[in-house]
Formats: sequence, C-alpha cells, structure tokens
Amino acid sequence: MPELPEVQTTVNGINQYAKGKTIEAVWTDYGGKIHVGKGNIKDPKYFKEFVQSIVGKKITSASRIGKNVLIHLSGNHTVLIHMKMTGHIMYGEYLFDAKNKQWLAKEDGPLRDPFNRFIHLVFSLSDGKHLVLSDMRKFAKVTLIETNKLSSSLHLEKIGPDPFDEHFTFKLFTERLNKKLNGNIKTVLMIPEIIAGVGNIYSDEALWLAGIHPEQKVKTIPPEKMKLLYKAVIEVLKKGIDFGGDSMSDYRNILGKRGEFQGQHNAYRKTGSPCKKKSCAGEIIRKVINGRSAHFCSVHQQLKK
DNA sequence: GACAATGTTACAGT
DNA sequence: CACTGTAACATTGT
Repeated sequence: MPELPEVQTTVNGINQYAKGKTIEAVWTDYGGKIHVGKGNIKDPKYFKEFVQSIVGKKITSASRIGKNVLIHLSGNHTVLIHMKMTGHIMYGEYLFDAKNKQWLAKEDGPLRDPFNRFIHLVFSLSDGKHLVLSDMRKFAKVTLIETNKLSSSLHLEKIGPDPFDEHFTFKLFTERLNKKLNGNIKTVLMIPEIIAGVGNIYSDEALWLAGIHPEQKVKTIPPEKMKLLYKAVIEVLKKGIDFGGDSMSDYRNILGKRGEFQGQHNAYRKTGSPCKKKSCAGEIIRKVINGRSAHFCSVHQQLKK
C-alpha cells in the first residue's frame, strides 16, 4: 500500500476489528509469492507451510514499521505484509464466486467498490468475517517471521528509522539524509534504507511545505532549511493519518472506505494549478526525477545555487 | 495505442 | 567493494 499514513490507517483498523480473532483458514492465488521468513527471500517455501503455521493462531495485535504491516499472532508468529503500489487490506464478509474465480463482498456497500475486487489472499476469522488483501498489480510481499526475530529479519534489518519513532530527532534525520550527499533531496527522502515510510505523495507535499526544490542536492541544503523539511515531513504524515490516508488511487481503509487526504494536496498531481502558498504567484509543475514524477511550485521551490 | 501509476529491489555499469 | 541509474515486477485507468 501506499505510504506511511495509509499503512498506519490500516494497522489501526486491524487493531480495531480483527484483533482477538483466530485465523481458521487461509486462501490465496499468489502461489510461491508467500514464503516463510527463515531463509533467503529468493528461496521461498510455499503456501502449505505458511498455512500450517498460522491456522489456529490468534491475532494479538498489529503494528507498522515503515510501510510494512505487521500482524502479530500467538505462538511467536508475525505475518509481514508489504502492499507495494496497489495493495490494501480489508475486513468484512466475503464469498468466493467460483464462476469468475473472484472473491466478492457479501453485501452491497464500500467493499463492493471496483477497486476492491483484486483479492489474492483471504484469512477466514473465527467471527465469520474475513481479512483480505486486495492487490491489483500483485506486487505485494507476504512473509511469515518469528516475532522475536523481527528486527533481525532479512525484510526489516536494513530499513531506516521511522518518522514516528521517538528516536527520530532532527539530528538523526540529517544524519540519515547525509548518507546521500549528492542525491536529489526528493529521491533520498523516498529511499527506505534512509528513512522509512515516505513515498511520492508525501515527499512532494513535504518539499512544497518546506519550500525546497526536489532536485536540490542534499549537501547544498542549509541547516535551517533542513529543519523546515524535518518538521514538514512529520507534519504532512500526521495530516495524512488525520485524513484517513490518501485515496487518489486505489487505497481503501479496512472497511473499504476512501481516505480524504487527496483533497488536501498542495503539490502532488496538481500540475497546472496555481500555487496555494499565501501570496505566491507560482504554478505547480511536473518533472520526472530519477524515474518518478515530482510536482512542485515554479516560484517558491527554486533550485538554489 | 501511448503513457502513467502510491514501492522496492535486482542487476548492470562505473 | 561502493555507488548509481535503470529495468522489472503485473495490470489497470486515462
């Protein structure tokens, strides 16, 4: 899924609706993409072992590291789900439509949303409901890890600090960014090994707020600007969570409903719009930077020196 | 048909 | 070995 606020919204939903329930059955059409986390990611063990390990286990809680959803189960098991571009987790009553080989929401309502039809993983829960993963592009990663070995697991050992970690100070922020002194600031902000959780939407929004050009080299950003950026990153991520995530594309919350942050964008996909910064005469322009689109103001986000 | 799409990572090249 | 840029993953919407 999308970025940190969307993942946090989903984790909150799992804790609210699925916590305390037991997993009774698992269905998937991912095949070999589901693996257990003991070995190398290239050497997956398949679905059978995954199912054997988690059926009968209780969901004790959910948490998040970067954009990884962690569903903790009894018996020292944690299911790690990284939803990549188009995944989202939902909770509700579903039925398998054998004719179309598709899972469908039992009742009309938000779960019947066309964006919710690409369901590739289903956990049947003890309350008769299902926890499902919709994943249009099938990029998602699903892995089983022993809970007490989470931080040293292959999937999380290299991940950078999370902006909502208590240790995420301004000092740490600059230390991390300074590992890529010659990089474009927007690109560096989005590297998971540098900082976890910031993607294309929130990097555009944070840079707009801080007034920094996305191609500004990290080493050329003065400390006072870095401080503005540090605050901006935390502020836009918080705002994203407050608005229930960003559903400009396919993101839906655990009940299949859209978030509202897409209505708050100042830069992301605002190409051609006048800049909303107070008394700024600029216009939002789009440019591809390191292979991804960046959106920024032509006036208050100029490249310096 | 062309192009773009919220993320990550393997790989080739330097 | 370290760093960097690109392609790839699979599929849909515009």
